[in-house]
Amino acid sequence: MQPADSEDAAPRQRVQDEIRRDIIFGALPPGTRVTEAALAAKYGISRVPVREALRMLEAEGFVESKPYAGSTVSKIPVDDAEDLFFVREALESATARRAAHRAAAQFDSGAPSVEWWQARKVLAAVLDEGDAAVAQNRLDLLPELNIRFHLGVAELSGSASLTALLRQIAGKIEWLYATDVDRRGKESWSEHRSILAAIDSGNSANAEQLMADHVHQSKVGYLDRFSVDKNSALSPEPTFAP
Amino acid sequence: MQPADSEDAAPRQRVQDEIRRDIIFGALPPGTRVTEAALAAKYGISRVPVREALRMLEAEGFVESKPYAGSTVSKIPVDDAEDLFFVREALESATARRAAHRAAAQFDSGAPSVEWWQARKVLAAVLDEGDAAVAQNRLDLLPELNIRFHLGVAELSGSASLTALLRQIAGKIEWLYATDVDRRGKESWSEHRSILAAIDSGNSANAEQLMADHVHQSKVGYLDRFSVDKNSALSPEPTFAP
DNA sequence: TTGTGTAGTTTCGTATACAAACTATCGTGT
DNA sequence: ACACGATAGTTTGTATACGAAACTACACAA
Repeated sequence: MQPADSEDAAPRQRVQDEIRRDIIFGALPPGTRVTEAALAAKYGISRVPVREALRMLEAEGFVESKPYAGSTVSKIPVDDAEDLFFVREALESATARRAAHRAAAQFDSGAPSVEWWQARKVLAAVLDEGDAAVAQNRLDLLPELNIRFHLGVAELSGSASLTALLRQIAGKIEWLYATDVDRRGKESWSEHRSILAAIDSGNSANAEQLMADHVHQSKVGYLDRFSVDKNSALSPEPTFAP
Repeated sequence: MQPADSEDAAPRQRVQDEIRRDIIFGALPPGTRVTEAALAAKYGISRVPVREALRMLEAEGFVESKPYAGSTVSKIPVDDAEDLFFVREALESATARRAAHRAAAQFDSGAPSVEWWQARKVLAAVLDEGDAAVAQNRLDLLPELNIRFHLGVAELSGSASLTALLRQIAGKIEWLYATDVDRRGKESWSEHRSILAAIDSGNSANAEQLMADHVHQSKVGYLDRFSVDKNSALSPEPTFAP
């Protein structure tokens, strides 16, 4: 029963999450210079934990640091988005496939394992929370819920490594998602339920395809919005043609 | 003309690289408890930069930290290796394809760009260095050269994002590679030249295939060596059957 | 305009101190 | 003998202060 959110956690973890949120939701626009002293003052802590938080965010790709020159918020990876979506498609297709495979195995072997059932329950709750958020037009809640869904599927896949890899790019996924949530948020969210249904049914091929399409649609929507014109030359996956 | 290696760089960067090396090459076996005080004493610096280095290594997945309980070297991702190779296959197939595509574009448009030529020259040097290392049986040099080759291909692809993503898992790739270098190192290295040749020729399909096979062979070799018996249940890619 | 020098700012590292939380050891009770 | 809990020791997490090092920006001269 961990807090899951940052409430009274350790200062370093807290400010790290806060800064990341500020970056993701635009309070700290790309290119902004962030100084240790200012952050320390803002969050009422000393500079040491701020430095460590910045090192973590640097490794996550949210800020860029030059020795003795300080840190700046990374540029939104607009032109890199295509690559990110490409990797994500490969990664998440795999998690969906394995999750479906594992779900079938769980039901075949009589009693589902405790941790599987736990993860499955969490996923159901996330889905309900998201539906409620959509119903109340609280689209600002979707970015985090979206990440929790996709990480939940990864958990369900049983692969610690796939989960870890997805977690590594989860922040940037959320970042991109937040910039596009008012356009494709509702539609995108509704696709989650059918993905989970396919996983539950144990149809791994179907789950994989649905997840691939889901990510692909996010990609198309994003690239369309920011009108990146290079999608004709290098599109890596002609998953389906009209 | 940056140092490229850690010689008189900033202490934090230096110890970060040192600790990572010690982990990769087995001086710090998985499960080892690393205390800040000990590291600070060993490298002759204070605790603050040590802590920052540990935070970076934590984000890279080399150490795991629990609040107030310290850091331990992560377990070798033997059981996760399969997933890592899977992602790598997707990632590096893409870099090879794009690198070939870009190479063709460079030659088509008369004069190659300066940075492309630079990257291409570095890659040639790495290849020669590796051949020399193989000739002198200095297999211990191969892990780093291997990473430099693959990152070099990513550079050549021109995609900053693919490069960044590959860099994120580069450390773990090197870790796995180092455990297997005496078995498959020479054979694996010889494949690099043909990959680069395919890229140079501009044959993107061929380059992609060769890279995919190259990574796939690494995967098979690794899983075979450590005789992971679960490859029957969850093998993600039945690429070819005997 | 271009180059250079200087002042100011910020990061980086050190040292010290103390509170908080974990780990391991040792006893006690059943 | 074994499980359980208190306790001491260790380690981390944070605060604070200070100095050195390096980058940035601005002014000035050729």
